[in-house]
Amino acid sequence: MGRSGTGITKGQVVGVAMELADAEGMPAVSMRALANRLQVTPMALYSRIADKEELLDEMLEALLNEIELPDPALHWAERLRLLAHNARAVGHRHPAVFPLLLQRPAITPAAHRPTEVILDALTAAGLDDGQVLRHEHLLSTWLLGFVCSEVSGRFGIGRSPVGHRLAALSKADFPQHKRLRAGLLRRDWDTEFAASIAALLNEIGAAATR
Amino acid sequence: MGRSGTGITKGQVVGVAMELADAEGMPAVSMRALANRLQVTPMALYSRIADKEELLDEMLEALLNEIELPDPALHWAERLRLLAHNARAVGHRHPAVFPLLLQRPAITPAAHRPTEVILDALTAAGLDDGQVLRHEHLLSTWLLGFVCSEVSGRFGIGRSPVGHRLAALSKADFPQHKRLRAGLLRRDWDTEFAASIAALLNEIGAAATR
DNA sequence: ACCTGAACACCGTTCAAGT
DNA sequence: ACCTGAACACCGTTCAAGT
Repeated sequence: MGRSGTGITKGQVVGVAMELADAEGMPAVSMRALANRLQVTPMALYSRIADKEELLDEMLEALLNEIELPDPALHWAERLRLLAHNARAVGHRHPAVFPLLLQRPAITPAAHRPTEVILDALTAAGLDDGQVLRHEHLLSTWLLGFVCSEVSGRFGIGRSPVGHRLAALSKADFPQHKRLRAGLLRRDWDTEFAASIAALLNEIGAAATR
Repeated sequence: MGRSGTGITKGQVVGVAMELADAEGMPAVSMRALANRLQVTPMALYSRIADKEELLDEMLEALLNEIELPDPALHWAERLRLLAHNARAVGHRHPAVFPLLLQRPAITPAAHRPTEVILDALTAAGLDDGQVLRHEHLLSTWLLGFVCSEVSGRFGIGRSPVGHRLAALSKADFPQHKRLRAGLLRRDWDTEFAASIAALLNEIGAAATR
């Protein structure tokens, strides 16, 4: 089942795919490039992996397994805060791979493990079942959206810096952008991330006593 | 500038690209397929559009311009609710194109118009400048994450229905998934979307009086 | 000025042939 | 059983040639 002498394992294929994605981005992750790195014919990969779809699923799985889960003995709010920070750290480590989380359904146990942590913490917070489900959803969606935005350019400068972009907006149509210019120019995503978690934890606390 | 007799316009290229994306998904949107639909050589496109990157940017622009903005005379909470619903509607209309919003920076005025609405509504809600910026960010990130999740499969059944997936989880490691099984099986995204907006509007209201 | 055809350097994947 | 080479049906893009 894999490591027969000269043979290449599925794990190696996925490992090289992750390295390649980290180093050169998702477009560089081709079956042919992978084979090249592994000193093998492209077709040799197809004995370990059915097709490119399965490769992407395996990369997602590897990513999910890298998310460190918080100690269950901690306070529920602290567990949520830690989980969010750990997921974000994995996103920063694998910026090209992380967005796959929002692009394809993850159906393995690895995908459900962080969700279980959130469900458990929200239950401990005192929410009823309906609220637990809704807030799990709110929290994980925000988390994925935030990290994807960070790593894939939405918050980035793109082809023009923020200052330049703001200057291109007319004062008549964008008064708020003009008014908040200073704030828009000096954003700090670490602080913003922490503040958003705090806001969401507040809302959870409020919902628990409603 | 474009429509010289037999000539094809940039707008037509982008329009066909949107149709193709809606009908067959993003992978079907190739320069060659586009040229085919327009009864033209692939290279003829390069006089209207610099390269594929610009094509994707133009598709994003078209998508953003389809988001209907709410009447500024409405109450701030109602404006935010409407904007969120309108953006989601556009996502449902163009499920393959919408995720581009989380994959590339949008730097044109069209991209800033919904943001301006949010900034204005949050200011009207009584938040101070720092809170306006943070909550704009929280709200738009959640919104993009939610709609992307819906249209690109994260909430979907993927290759196995939810019930089947839940059955694969061990009771020992996933007690909350087991406990909340009934709730997980009958989720309704319309309701969930509305409930999450309500929760976020609550948090905004609370922050305003803090 | 605009469009074309041929070409280059890539893709994922199939299939028959070799060891 | 495993790997290979050749091939098929695609990509985005360049460039010289035609009108």
